[in-house]
Amino acid sequence: MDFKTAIASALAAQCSLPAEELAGWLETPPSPDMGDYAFPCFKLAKTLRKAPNAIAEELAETLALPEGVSSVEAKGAYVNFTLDKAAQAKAVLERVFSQKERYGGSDMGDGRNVCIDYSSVNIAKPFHIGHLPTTVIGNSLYRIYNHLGFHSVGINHLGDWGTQFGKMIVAYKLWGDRDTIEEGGVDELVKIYVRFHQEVETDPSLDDQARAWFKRIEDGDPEAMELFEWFKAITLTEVEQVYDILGIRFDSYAGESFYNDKMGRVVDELREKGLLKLDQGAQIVDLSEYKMPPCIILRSDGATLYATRDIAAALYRKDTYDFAKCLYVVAYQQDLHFRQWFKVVELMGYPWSKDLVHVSFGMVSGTEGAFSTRKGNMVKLRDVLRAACDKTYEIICEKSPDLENKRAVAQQVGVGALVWNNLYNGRIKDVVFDWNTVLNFDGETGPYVQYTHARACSVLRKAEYKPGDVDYSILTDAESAAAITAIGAFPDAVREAMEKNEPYLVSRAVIAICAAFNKFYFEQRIMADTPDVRAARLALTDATRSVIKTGLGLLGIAAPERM
RNA sequence: GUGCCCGUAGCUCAGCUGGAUAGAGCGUUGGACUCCGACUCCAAAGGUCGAAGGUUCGAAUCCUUUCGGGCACGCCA
Repeated sequence: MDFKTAIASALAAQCSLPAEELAGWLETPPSPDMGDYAFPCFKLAKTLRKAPNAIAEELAETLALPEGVSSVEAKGAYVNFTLDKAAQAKAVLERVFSQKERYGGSDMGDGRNVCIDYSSVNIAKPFHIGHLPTTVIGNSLYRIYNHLGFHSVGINHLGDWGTQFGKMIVAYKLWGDRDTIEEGGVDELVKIYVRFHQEVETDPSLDDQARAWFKRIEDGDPEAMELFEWFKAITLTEVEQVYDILGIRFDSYAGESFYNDKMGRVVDELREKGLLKLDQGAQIVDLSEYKMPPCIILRSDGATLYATRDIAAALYRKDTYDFAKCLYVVAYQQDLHFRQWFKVVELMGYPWSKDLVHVSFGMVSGTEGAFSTRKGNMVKLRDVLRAACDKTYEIICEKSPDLENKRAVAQQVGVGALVWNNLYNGRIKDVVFDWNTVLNFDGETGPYVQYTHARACSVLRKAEYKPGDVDYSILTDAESAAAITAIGAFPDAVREAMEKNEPYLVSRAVIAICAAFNKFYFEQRIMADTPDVRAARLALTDATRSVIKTGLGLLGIAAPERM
């Protein structure tokens, strides 16, 4: 039984209210010297018709001391509970040592599948800084769900369909060169694509050719398909290099083209269920009852749309994975689109429509406004990654000249800094890309966390630490207790991060652990002369190291042992 | 015009299922390395929580209105 439950049941015995409800009322006092848990008595005042202060005093006197609690005090309208520090230290640290890298996890997911649609790159388009949020948020959620006993299914819903591929083929046949493209990759594909748009101004017939080529792709013409697949391969090789650097993998690359033959079923089903309506030549689902514009299923020329494809994909994923949840890590611009087609799925009579979640996030813009491939102010992800790694390399050369494999560590730290920046705040915040911010490693950043981890590793290494019996009563000073409290708060943070699909809750929990540990490090000498004291502090150091590593892992960030 | 989101310290943000003196980091100023990694730690300064009403014993948090910003609003994705 944990401390909170113990306190709640002790209170329940006195208040004749369910312990579960009372547990929900418990708060954390504003200052640690007031205690570890606080019970506000305002709500009881009404039913008991007594002053909250009087209730608090009475409770404090009559309450049986819950297990693990050393003191109960009334302060104003609150009953404050102070935990027995040694008991808390024992409970928290033993849990860390027994669960190890699984600390903060659980089996609550029960092996159920969670589909996570993220990154979803466009074929033959550059992988730029704007793709980072969906990529790293999705990756972190992937890890967080797995940690909690779910089975994550990472889906890269490739943007690999549309008339632009007809244009690509025309452009390639006119101005492309196989070797140049093999060598230059996506950049070369973009070049000829841009040229197409320039030349079509003077030669509109190019558009007709493009349409014809796209038709050939649709019909499965061998030559068209070969080129189409080749463009895909070129793009994927390139983005996979970035995924490798970021430590990201996907379970499926089923994208738009994959659902091409699966949309007829959706249209038929919508028609059978009487949801389709002809309006201005297009087939729509009327959503005016739900105060939304109609969801267009078929264009007036009979072609399918984005929503059609997303519905087809959702049905396919439900059939294939029987997901407990299906997350779409997509920028908030598409909020209405998701609300619309989620509603359509609901109207189709699928109760699992409630399991579809749009995990939206803010947009990335430059200091001079929105990024645009056409404007050419787009910042390529590879360039940012390289810059971050280079800067880290310089810092390492300056501060740790003797470190082996500097380049490898520089990559872990540089990339970690970048990933951290995207997972440190609430998703919804817009981000203005700025080199100074991106390359700032001071304060509450990835490198700070990694440094703390490396520092803990260093201490343990020098001490030649071996786990053993610990006298937990040694870890009762303010700094040790604060570190232990922070570590103890980690599991709840992970669970909440999953419930809200907000990885930053993990980041903040990790930062709290680091801050507490660094303070502990400063105030208490770990390598104390007394063996018992040293053993206890080393144990705390080891637990800290372990939880930081786990936390960074959930964010998709490496935890080097030296840096 | 309508809908959704955001507005908290100079800057970037936590806190928002209502609760005790509104918290961090950056930046600024000052301080701490004979000692386990100073990419660290400590301290100071800095706030009408956009504004106005309302609900409440109690509001940054809930409701209404309003101002400012972002996004979206039928055949793109």
